[in-house]
Amino acid sequence: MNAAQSLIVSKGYDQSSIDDIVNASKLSKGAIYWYYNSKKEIYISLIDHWFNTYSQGIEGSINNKKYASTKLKALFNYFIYQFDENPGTFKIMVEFWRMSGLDKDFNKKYQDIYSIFLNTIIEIIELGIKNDEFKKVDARITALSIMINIEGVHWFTLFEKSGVEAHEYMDTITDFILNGLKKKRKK
Amino acid sequence: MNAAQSLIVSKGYDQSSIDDIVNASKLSKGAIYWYYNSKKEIYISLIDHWFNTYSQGIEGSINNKKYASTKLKALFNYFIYQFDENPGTFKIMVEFWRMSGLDKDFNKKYQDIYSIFLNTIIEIIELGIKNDEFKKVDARITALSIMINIEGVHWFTLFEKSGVEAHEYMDTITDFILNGLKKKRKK
DNA sequence: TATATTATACCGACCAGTCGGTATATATAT
DNA sequence: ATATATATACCGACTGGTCGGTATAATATA
Repeated sequence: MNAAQSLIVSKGYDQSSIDDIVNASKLSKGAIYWYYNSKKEIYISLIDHWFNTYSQGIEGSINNKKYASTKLKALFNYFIYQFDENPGTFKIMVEFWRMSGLDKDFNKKYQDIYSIFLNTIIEIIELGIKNDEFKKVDARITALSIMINIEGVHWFTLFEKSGVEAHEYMDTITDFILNGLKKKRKK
Repeated sequence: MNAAQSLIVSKGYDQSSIDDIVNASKLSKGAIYWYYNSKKEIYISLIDHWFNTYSQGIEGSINNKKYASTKLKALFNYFIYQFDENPGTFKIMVEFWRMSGLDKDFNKKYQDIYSIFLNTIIEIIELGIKNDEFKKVDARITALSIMINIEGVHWFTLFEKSGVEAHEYMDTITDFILNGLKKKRKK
C-alpha cells in the first residue's frame, strides 16, 4: 500500500507499473499477485487504505467537540493540518477522481467513500440546526458546498510553492461559511 | 482536436492511443505526426483549444453587463449552462488537472490558463469594490474562492445522474457568495 | 509430506514514434 | 500551354520497447 501510494502520487495510475511496485516494496511480482488479483484491485484497496487513515483523523478531531460550529471548525483545521503535513494525500485525491470518471468500480468505491464523508458533515449541520446554532439551511446542499470547498484545497498543491495562500483561502472560507450558517445573536 | 477531446473524456490521457485518434479522426498516423511532434503536444494543444472555446463564451456573457454583481451572476449562469449543455468539458478539467500534477509542461500550460481566468474574476471584484457595490474584500482570495466553487461543479459530473443537485448547489453558492460580497443597504 | 508463500522467467498484446514512399498543389522554365 | 521541379500534406507498415499477467520453480512453514 505504501509503495502503491507513493507511486500514484509521483506517476499516476497508468504510468505506475507493477514492476515499479515490486521495486518500491520488498515483494516480488509473484507475492503481489498472490495477495491481489490485478493492478486495479491493488489501487481499489489503496482507496480504502487512504480513506481509513483519513477518517480516523477526522473522527478524532471532531468527536471531542461539543458544538456544531466547533466541530466544523475542527474539520477545517484538520484539513489545513493535513495539507501542511502531507500534501501528497491531496494529490492522490485528484487521481482517484479521474479514475472514478473512467472506471465503474473506481466510481462505485469513491461514491461510497464520499457519501460517508458527506454524511459526517450533514450530521454536524443537522446538529447545529437542532441546537439552534445554525439557520435552517438545506443540510445536504450546504454539506456539499462545504465538502467541495475543502476539496478545493487540492488546487494549491499544484500551483503554489508556499502554503500561505492555501491557509488564507481556508481561513477566508471557514469564516465565510460559519458566518453564513450561524444565527445572528439578538441584541 | 475533436477526436482527441472526445477520447480524453472517455478514456483519459494514457489510455488514448494515437491509433484511437487515427480512427476517430479521418487522418492517418503520418498526417497527425505531420502536424504534431508527439502525443503530449497534441494534448497540450487541446488545452488551448478547450480554453479558447470557453473563454470566448465567458467574455461574451460578461462584457455586456454593467455591474460587477450582474457580471458575476452571468459568470455563474454561464457555467450552469455549460454543465447542462456539455458535461464532458467538465470531465476534461479533471484530466488536465491530474496531468498538471504529473508533468511540468502540462502544469505550466494550466497555470497560464488559470491565471487568466483568475484575473478575469479579480477584475470583476475590483470593479465592484471601486463602484461601492462590494465590501472591501481581498480580491485575490475571494476570486480564488469563487473559482474553486465554480470548479467544484465537476463533482456532479461523476456522481449525480440528474443535474438537479448541481443546479441547487450552484444557486446556493451563487446567493451565498453574492450576499457575502454585497454591501448592506443602509436603511 | 503437504500446504502456503515468494521468486523468477517468460508471454503476448499494445503502443509511441519512425520512415520510405505517394499524391496534390504551387511555382518556374521552356 | 506544357513540362519540370519543388514544397506541402498525407499514408500505413514496421519497430523497439513496455507492461499486465501467468506458469513454474524454489523455499518456508505446519
